[in-house]
Amino acid sequence: MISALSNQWLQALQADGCRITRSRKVIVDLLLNSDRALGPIEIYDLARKEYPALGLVTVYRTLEKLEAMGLIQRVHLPDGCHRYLRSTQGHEHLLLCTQCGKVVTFSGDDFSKLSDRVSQNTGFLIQEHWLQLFGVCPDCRKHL
Amino acid sequence: MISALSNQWLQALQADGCRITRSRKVIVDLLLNSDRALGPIEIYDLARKEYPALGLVTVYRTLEKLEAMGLIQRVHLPDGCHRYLRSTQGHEHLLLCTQCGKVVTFSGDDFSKLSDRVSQNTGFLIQEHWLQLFGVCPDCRKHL
DNA sequence: TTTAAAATGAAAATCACTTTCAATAAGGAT
DNA sequence: ATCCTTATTGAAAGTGATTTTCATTTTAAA
Repeated sequence: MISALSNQWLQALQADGCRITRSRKVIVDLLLNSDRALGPIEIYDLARKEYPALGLVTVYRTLEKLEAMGLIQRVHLPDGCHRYLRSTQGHEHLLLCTQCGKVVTFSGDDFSKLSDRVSQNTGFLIQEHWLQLFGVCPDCRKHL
Repeated sequence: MISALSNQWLQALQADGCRITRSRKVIVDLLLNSDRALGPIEIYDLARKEYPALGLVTVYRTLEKLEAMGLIQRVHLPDGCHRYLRSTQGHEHLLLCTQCGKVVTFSGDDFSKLSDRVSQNTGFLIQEHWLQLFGVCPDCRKHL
């Protein structure tokens, strides 16, 4: 099943001078439809159910390209640091389930006050911030 | 130069049943006096200037122990995910210089409001949060 | 179709980290 | 100070993830 968004990504790749291949279709589709951040090996294993000839190297190369294009973003978790998630529009923060890995985004509070305060106290020029919340999602709460 | 704090850490190690060794002295001293988060290899290279016989394995083992004791904490950066920094008392957030890596901590705003709001909207049970700011420190601002 | 360039997978190489193990060193007991 | 138990050590081998190389295949534009 190739969704509309999937086509959008593939077209974006094409517009960037890339070719549309079966490998890329499968990987894009996985990332687009996952509600969790996925690691390279995880993607490799899942994708091969759909397309067994896929090579791990291609997974790495595709992730690199998709990240460079801003379609996916790398997520840092307490355990793995190389998980990938489809990017959100605008600046969204992440809420991750520590049980199943599900990711939900939420739009941030206004950090300008905090940012100003810290900037004044430290003399830093503040450029960016990361905010991640960790917790247990509704489904996992039931089973725990 | 062995600082007072350095002795404090070494005594804490000893109280935990560890022995005070040259390797540990050198590594503790580095971590205690660094204003940046250091990675294992970085520590290995720096420490060998002081004590060339040091092995990389010992660095890993010492970091593991210091982290388990809560004397140092692991920090995730956009590039490296295995950097270590001396722990702060209480819950402090991090402000990192994107040029030189210097780390400054600041005590957080109260996140309970945000936490409650997100919890209500998502149904998640929220356990923890990470907040990191990135910017340019006063020294690096001069040269840029 | 043809064709040039991009993309591929297999294999080898590299890198960070862990495990194993025999030798060494710390520090309490003497 | 010296002995002795045990923690600690570094070298080397092992592991697992990621990257590089390269000959082959595939894409898509001509």
